[in-house]
Amino acid sequence: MLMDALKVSECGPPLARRPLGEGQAVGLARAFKALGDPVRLRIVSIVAGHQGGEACVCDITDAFELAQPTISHHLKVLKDVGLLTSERRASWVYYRVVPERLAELSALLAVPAENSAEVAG
Amino acid sequence: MLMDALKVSECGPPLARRPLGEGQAVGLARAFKALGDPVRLRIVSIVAGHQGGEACVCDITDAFELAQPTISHHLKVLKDVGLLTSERRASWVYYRVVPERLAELSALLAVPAENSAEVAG
DNA sequence: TGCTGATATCCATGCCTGTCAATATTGATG
DNA sequence: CATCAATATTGACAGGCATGGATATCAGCA
Repeated sequence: MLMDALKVSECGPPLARRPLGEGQAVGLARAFKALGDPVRLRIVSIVAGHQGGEACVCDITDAFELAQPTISHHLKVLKDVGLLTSERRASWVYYRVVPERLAELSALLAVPAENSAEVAG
Repeated sequence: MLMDALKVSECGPPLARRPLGEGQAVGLARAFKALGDPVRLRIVSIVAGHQGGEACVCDITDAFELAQPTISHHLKVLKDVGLLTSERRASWVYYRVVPERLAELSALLAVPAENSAEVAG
C-alpha cells in the first residue's frame, strides 16, 4: 500500500485530541528520537538555515569537531526517518530538510492551551 | 488577532533562523529524546487528552501492557525534562503536561516553508 | 589508467537505555 | 500499630547507540 500513514501528516492531530495508536507512536517516536541528539539537532538547524535551504556534508562537518564518519552517520539517521533528503551533485552531497515532516511533528506538539484547564467546557 | 501564540514567539527561534548553539541544542535534544520513545509519546498523549488535563499513574498503567515500574520510569524521564509535572493527592499521583514546554518544541520545528526555497528576498 | 578529494560503509568499543523483579516508600484505614 | 493499595526506587540484564579508525565507493581530472 502506498498510503501508509500520510493522512496524519496533513493535519497532524494535536497530541491531546485522542491517544496515539501504537503504530503512529512508533513512527513519530522514531523522528523525535532522531532529533534527540544535540549534534543531529544542530545539523537540522544548520541545513534548514543554510543559504538556499541546503548544505553539503563538508559545510556540516566543518561546524563540528567530530570525525567525518560520525557526521555521515548522523546524516543517515536523519535521512532514514524522513527529516532530511540528499542529492548528489558532482563530488558533493547536498542535504535539505523535509518541511512537511517538521510540520507534522510541530503540529503534533501544538497542544491547545485550553485543554490543560478544561475539556468539555 | 485574539489571544493567540504570544509566548511562543519568545520561547524559541525557529530552527532555520540561526544555527543552534551547542548549549541550546543539548537542552532541546534532551526533551526530544524523551519524546523519542513510543511509550513515552503515548503517555504524553494520554495525559494531555485526559479529562481535566491530568491522569493518575493507574490510568496510564492500564493503557499499556508494561510493568508498573516501567511506567514509573518513563514518567520520571518525562518529568525530568520538564514535559510533565506531578501532584500527589491522597494515594494517587496525577500527572499533567507542561504546555509551555510543548509549545517551545513545537515552535522550534515550525520552520517557515519559504525558507527551504529562498531565504531572504 | 591512476590519482586525489568527498562521502559512505564496516567494525569495534564503551556508554546509555528500556525492561522487569524485588523492595522501599507513602498514604489511607482499621 | 498493622495492613493494604498506589507509586517510586534499586539492581540487573540485554539491546541500542554515539563515536572514530580503517576502508570502500564515487566523481573529477591528468
